[in-house]
Amino acid sequence: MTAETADQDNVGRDHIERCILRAAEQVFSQYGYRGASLQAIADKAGLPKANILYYMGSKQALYVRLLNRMMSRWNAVLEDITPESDPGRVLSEFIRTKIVLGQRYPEGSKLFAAEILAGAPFLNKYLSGELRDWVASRAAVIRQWSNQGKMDDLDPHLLIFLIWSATQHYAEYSAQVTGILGKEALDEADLESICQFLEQVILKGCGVPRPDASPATPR
Amino acid sequence: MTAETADQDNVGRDHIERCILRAAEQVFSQYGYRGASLQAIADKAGLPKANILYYMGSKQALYVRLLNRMMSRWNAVLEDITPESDPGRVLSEFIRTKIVLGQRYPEGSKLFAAEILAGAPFLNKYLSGELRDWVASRAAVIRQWSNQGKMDDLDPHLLIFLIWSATQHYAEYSAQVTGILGKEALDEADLESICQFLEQVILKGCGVPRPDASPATPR
DNA sequence: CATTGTTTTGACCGATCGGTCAATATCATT
DNA sequence: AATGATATTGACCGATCGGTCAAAACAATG
Repeated sequence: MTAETADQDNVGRDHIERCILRAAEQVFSQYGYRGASLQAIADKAGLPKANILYYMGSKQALYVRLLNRMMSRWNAVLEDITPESDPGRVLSEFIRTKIVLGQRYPEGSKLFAAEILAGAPFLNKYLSGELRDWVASRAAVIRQWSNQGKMDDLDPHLLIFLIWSATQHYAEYSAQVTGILGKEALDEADLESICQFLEQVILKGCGVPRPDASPATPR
Repeated sequence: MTAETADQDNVGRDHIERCILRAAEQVFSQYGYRGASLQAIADKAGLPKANILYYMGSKQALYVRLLNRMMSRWNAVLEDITPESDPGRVLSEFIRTKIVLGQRYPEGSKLFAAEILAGAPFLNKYLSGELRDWVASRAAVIRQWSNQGKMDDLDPHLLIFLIWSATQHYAEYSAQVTGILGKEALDEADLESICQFLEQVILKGCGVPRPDASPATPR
């Protein structure tokens, strides 16, 4: 019914797979794993249902592949955090990056959210394993910032949760946000306002001096 | 398979309905509207499937009834906000109330979240109608607080979104939070820490003086 | 052209979906 | 005990679910 079909038969497997993944991400993110149907994915991809299974093997394999792809997209975030970093710059970049990722991959963000809502049946190992270690290492650095007096003494885990929730909100709750603000969608100016708002409130709330965007205000 | 059956045949319709609503809230919150099945709800309620339909009419009627119940639970929040109120007290109570509601009705919170994720097919009128007005009236008061110098000059809508997202996170993302913190569930002490953290960061971030819990520290 | 390997796809499978219905069971009133 | 209203529930309906399969279409090599 929708566009984005897998026409142009001269293209290779990669293109067809990307087409399927894109359609599947839309359907899974909207209806969750159980609520999504292969038929709906096939229709959106413009392919017969049997073709989806030929390329992806099974509904579950397709789903976990999408989950892994989304996790890898988030991997680059907060990579360059060190005890010597400037908390203002790092947290500010953290906020902006998460907002941008949420806008770039809205379906992927919702897919992840639906998975968590369902109790994370496919991700609980990841959450209590890799992601837990990831958070622990970042939390340790934030703890050092507090000890160095660079910011207030706060629970780093809760700070990370705060930034996660505040930023992901605009991807996962876009239906609510646009409904309340009375907009069709968020434009660039809206996103810039959101980023500045979150930076101002969260950095100030943590006792972090705002990163000086113009270190000497040349001329 | 699970407990919470509708035994005790001497009880009336009300008890059976509550039993069905409770079971349905669990199933819908976990799998979303499309992913949930009446059979699963019936099993969890300990009733035959036909009985669910006898009491609730249809899957959709049952679902919207649950949605409306959850919306009414949130209605009491931020009712007593006035331009003369103390922002610190009001925002602090707002945060605590939302956290408590999320803990009291975790399934209802997830139900709402799943509905928004799906694009709010049953709630878009409510979101752009009643809720929008609700937000607008509260935003107007917050705006007055800013003008009176009681707090920083911030977009009130974004402030409301921030508190919503930060608090609901602990209800809807409980699977992620517990997985990362390595806990089975959040206890009272955890919740108190979360409330204090959010109050401190958000109030400070808004330039709001913290409400003085002990106005004279009598003895 | 013949042959081999890869894609494509309609047809089909048992299971489950939401929903209907009629037969039965229970209950209150006479 | 008889009667009418209300609850209960197994059986069933057409539709759809995830998945299988074999026949057909296609591509590449000899």
